Amino acid sequence: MTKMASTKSASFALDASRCLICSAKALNMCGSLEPEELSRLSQIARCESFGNGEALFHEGDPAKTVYNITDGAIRLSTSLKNGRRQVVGFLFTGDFIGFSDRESFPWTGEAVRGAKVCRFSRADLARITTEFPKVEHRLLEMATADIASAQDHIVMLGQGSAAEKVSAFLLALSRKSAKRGGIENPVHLPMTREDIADYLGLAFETVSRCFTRLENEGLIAIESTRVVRIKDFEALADFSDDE
Amino acid sequence: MTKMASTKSASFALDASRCLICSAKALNMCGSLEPEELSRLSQIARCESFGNGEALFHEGDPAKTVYNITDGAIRLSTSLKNGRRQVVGFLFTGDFIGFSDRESFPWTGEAVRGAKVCRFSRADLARITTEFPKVEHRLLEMATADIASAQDHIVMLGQGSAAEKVSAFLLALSRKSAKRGGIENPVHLPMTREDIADYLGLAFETVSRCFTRLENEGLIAIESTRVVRIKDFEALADFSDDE
DNA sequence: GGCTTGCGTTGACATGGGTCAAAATCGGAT
DNA sequence: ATCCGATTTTGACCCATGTCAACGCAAGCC
Repeated sequence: MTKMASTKSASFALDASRCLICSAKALNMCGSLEPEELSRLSQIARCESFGNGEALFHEGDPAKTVYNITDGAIRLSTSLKNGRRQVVGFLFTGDFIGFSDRESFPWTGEAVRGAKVCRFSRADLARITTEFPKVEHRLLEMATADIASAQDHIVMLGQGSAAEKVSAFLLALSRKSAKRGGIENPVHLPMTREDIADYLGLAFETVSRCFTRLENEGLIAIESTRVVRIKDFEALADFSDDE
Repeated sequence: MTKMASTKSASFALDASRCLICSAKALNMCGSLEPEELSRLSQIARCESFGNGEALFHEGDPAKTVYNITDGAIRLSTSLKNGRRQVVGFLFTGDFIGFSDRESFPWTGEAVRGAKVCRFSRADLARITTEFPKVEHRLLEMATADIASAQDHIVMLGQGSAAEKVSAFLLALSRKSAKRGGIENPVHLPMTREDIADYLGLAFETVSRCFTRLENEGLIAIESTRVVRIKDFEALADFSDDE
């Protein structure tokens, strides 16, 4: 609840070369552009760093900016009147924040253990998309992936026991990591048990108990609090929608 | 589970005039086009009708087509190994089905009490979008709305009691109906209690009990099983995330 | 009309997971 | 290395909701 920033955020303009060597380029919307087009894009981008728990924006802030995540992880969440919090998504390198038609941000976006982003003004991006239909095409692809990811989240939330949800969550994290070129197996969890709980609609104690139980049953090994090795993908997958 | 079709599906080609007078035009992707462009679109569209419970496509079918809903309601769902079902969304007039990058449909799409759609082949649509960037722009807007709707669903599923979920569901249906030009208040529910339960991650008995309870507390009036009048929007909204 | 069939409601009961509480462990700061 | 607050784990208890079961009701059909 009361997260504090361990690092101050920094912001600086980009030069064209920085875009060219950006490791997240292939994953996000910039990947569709030629070098000379990329330099147009770099002129409107600002690079920012955020420390542990630091907010990029708050629920209700005017949504004048959009972000490409270039490193780390971001948590999108909303707090409800009853004091509880729903984590709507975890976003990683290559993901885009800003698919929304609303005037203000519907979620709070916070760095989970440090993150780097490229920030654009929405108006600048609109100009880019009309100039380069390729970018709009790429954005539609990314929005489509977002829809798939949200729908997977829905299935995770709606069905099954707490242990099923946690299993499905671990498998999804592993898959996502592999998809962006990271390691598949020892799954790294940048977020706390409470974050996971608020993502899955559970109490954090329940999430903790599920980890312990999955370890006792030999499906996973908790190498450290934030590193989990999946010992039996098959069984975990069966478990995740079969119990 | 074993829904049966009360009407046979029919399919026929469109002529340009039918597109021109289509009442759903303003809501879906066709709305961005000029009359002469619309006639290009009408050449690749086929109009289809589906009866009560009839499937447009099944989970796993090759996803070679996309749909514009022109009338009625469609239920997207998946069945899990444990025999349970998750309803991923209800789609209404003006909604688009086909934001997916996968080879095969991840969901089964079925008509809820009858529906009409315009069907396009994915390949034809891809040609249209490259020819008319306006259509791609409009599709991105619609995908953005889809993301917002999926995220609302996530918040509904993750947080709160059964009664909170049902309240939020009723309010969302009412809002959606108003948004597409329908009536806001006596909310019409084309779907069964079981459909609602599978959408909200509840047992259908629980949904039924919540309706009864909300009526007893004076927040709604059940005019008939499928028609609910909201008597106190304010209280229902407070209830929906406050209890 | 009376039957059939699917859908909805209500009741009784069991249990998974929320809540409260306390101890254990981790990790950053000095 | 030590300390201190944050996070995680574990335990005990209880309630909301799932499950099982019976019944009511409305629509369609003969």
